[in-house]
Amino acid sequence: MTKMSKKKAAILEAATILFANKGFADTSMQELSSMTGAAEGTIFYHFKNKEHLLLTILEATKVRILEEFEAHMEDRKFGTGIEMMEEVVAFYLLLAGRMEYQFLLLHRHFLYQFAESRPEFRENLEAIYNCLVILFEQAIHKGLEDGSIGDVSPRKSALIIFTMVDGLVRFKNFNLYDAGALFNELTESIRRMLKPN
Amino acid sequence: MTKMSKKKAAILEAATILFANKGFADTSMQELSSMTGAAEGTIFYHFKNKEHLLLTILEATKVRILEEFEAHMEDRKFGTGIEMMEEVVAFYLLLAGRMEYQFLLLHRHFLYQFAESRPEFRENLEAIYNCLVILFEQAIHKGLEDGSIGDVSPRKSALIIFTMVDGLVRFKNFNLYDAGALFNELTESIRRMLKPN
DNA sequence: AACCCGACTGAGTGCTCAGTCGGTTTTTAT
DNA sequence: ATAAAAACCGACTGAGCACTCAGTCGGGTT
Repeated sequence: MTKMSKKKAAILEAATILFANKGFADTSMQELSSMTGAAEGTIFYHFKNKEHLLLTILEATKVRILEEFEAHMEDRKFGTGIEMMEEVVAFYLLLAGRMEYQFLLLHRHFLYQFAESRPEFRENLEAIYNCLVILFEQAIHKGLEDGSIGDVSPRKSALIIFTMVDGLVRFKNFNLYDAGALFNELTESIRRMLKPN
Repeated sequence: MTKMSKKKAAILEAATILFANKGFADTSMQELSSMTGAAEGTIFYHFKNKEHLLLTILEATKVRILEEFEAHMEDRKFGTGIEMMEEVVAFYLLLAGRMEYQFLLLHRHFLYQFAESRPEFRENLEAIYNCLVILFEQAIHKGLEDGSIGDVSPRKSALIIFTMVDGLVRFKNFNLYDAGALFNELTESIRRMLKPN
């Protein structure tokens, strides 16, 4: 992260929280201004419009997630494929807690609406999802080789597991059930799903 | 459904699609008016405000989903618990296709924001989710008795399976992957997850 | 001292929006 | 046939919105 004016950083931080909690359309620049102490004009000095502000946040989120996973996976040796899978899932859940607002943002529908017409949005979203799905897929491949995972389609199973993990995080954010209590059950379910024989 | 004026029905139908596709804040009454041929005044004659229109749609969605499941489950005998589970999952996916816009709407975040401050919204959402989770739970209980399902916690597994199924439907709606192709894999995964031994 | 420049300001602008209202048409009941 | 009720209309309103712009300010550089 190159150095950045205090105000600009404050705007990015507050906007992340507001967009995640209230949505894009329901967040006004006035609100953002009073929350950060920056004048409205300052926001438009740093970001040419509201949409560009959102894009900047999405880009930062992508960079952060890819970096975190890269750093975590680097020079780490996994015994078996199934162990790697459990490790990746656990780290995903950990990260979803640490980057609560960014993950909340990633679950908001308006991002995917932008993605339909703006390639810049779609590219960032795809980069994030690909990074994750590919990690799941690698774990399955490894497991198929060392015998710790039974006969499954790597790509498809990776996607299924991704929807499980991601769905649980989303559920937790929606506050309808105590989804946090299901993290252990999730790991257990995945293990059973992939068990050989 | 008691009889209802043509215009009112048209407004409800168009609003469901617009709220599902574009969101609540991004759908204007002007748009809704021109799409239905009903004057703006007419919309407010039938619904006291925009929020009440959304609530009416949510209520109709709840009623429809509960009715569909009740009708489907009625006087149907399932051989085993695992068969019942597969049946419920398959019907959920079928219904998500038939009621595409309502399910899309159920995945939009703004509903859950309303739910945080308006009990009427929360009650409808809980009714829908409870209906589904309870069906999954019943299938697991049945499977535990007849031995077609291995030793798992019924409530927790029901929630996990629900997040899987619901997550896949949501993924399909987001258009990032061809999630529709994963329906078979989903059933297979659930079977492995619940298999005894 | 003169200058320059990036960061910042906040009143102003034009526009869109949810919701209103006075009136007209259509349906229903008698 | 008639009156009452229900459905419908669309111009209007005021609030809130994203975004603009002319100008201030402080810390380098020459």
